[in-house]
Amino acid sequence: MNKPKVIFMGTPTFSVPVLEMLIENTEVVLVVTQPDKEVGRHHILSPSPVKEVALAHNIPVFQPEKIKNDYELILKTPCDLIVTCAYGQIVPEKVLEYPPLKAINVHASLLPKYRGGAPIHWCLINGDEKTGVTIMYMDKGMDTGDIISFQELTILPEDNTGTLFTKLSVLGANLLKETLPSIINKTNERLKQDESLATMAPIIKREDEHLSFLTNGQAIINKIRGLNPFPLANILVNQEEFKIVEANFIKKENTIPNKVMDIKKDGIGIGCQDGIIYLTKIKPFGKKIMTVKDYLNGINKEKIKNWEII
RNA sequence: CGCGGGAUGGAGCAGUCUGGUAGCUCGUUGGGCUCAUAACCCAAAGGUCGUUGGUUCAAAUCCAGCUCCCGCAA
Repeated sequence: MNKPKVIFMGTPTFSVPVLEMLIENTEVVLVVTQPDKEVGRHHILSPSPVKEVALAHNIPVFQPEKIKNDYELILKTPCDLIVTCAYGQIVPEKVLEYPPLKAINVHASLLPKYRGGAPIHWCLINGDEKTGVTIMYMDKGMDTGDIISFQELTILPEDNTGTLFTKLSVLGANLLKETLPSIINKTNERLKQDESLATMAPIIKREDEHLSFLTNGQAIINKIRGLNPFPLANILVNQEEFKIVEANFIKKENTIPNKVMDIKKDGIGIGCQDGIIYLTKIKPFGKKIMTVKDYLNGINKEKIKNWEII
């Protein structure tokens, strides 16, 4: 049998393993990705990771500014199936209905939980014990289509958004590889999502990044993990922004939230609702990420005791 | 020409305003103490102070240009 013709739609690093798997096992006739974006302070125009892979394999790339209005090229490209993975725009129904085998999506959560743009961040912030990837048909809603297959992954205490990104993107690529034959010969499962269990995982907003010490310690640790390595949790110390990269929690009674209660050689202990959070890796304003041990080497420890934390 | 922070031995910093011997906390190496140690004591190595030019008897420090790093905003 001939290799099926596939149009791939994706943008960040997360979607790269899926694309690479498709390149190996199918004929990828077109890659659709977000337009090159001006990145950083000097507004350097940079291609998406997916675009770089596509170009390396000489696959045509299509980068509509608004796919809502600009999708004629897709309808003119013969294909059997559309595969999307973290593309970043809502795809019009006309496009989804165009291929004979329709359009499927690889999503980094166990749907119907965590529909939306930041499923990995939110499952960690909420302290879930497991997550996974789901492959499903696309419909006009946001991650609401019928489920074809899914695979669970246990979240380890040392996992953060970075490690889960890597694990889940590989898991997604492998699961799609297993599931693909059944989709092509139309023997795949097709389950409706249970709307009563649906939750949303919206893109992380600026105010979501702020860390409050008024809650319990485990919630604080979960938030730090969920925002590492991007965009990082932050606090305001004496009016300057500190980003918190890593920390650990020790349960203790009679602690005062937002007060520096203990300074160890490699950790700054800040009180929270039910114990002390020891910051172990931080990014002070204007500096690079460093261990707290390094930070303490260059600063007067008395000043830290008077930190005003917001 | 969007706004701001920064560059000083391997790491993190002070010193710059007010020019005049390169300093602190660590790390590394060697030695000592100890039942033992990531603890303590002693010693040593390690820096053209981001780069180029200017001012000066004298520049990490003052002036001008450039490079790189970081955050915000897009």
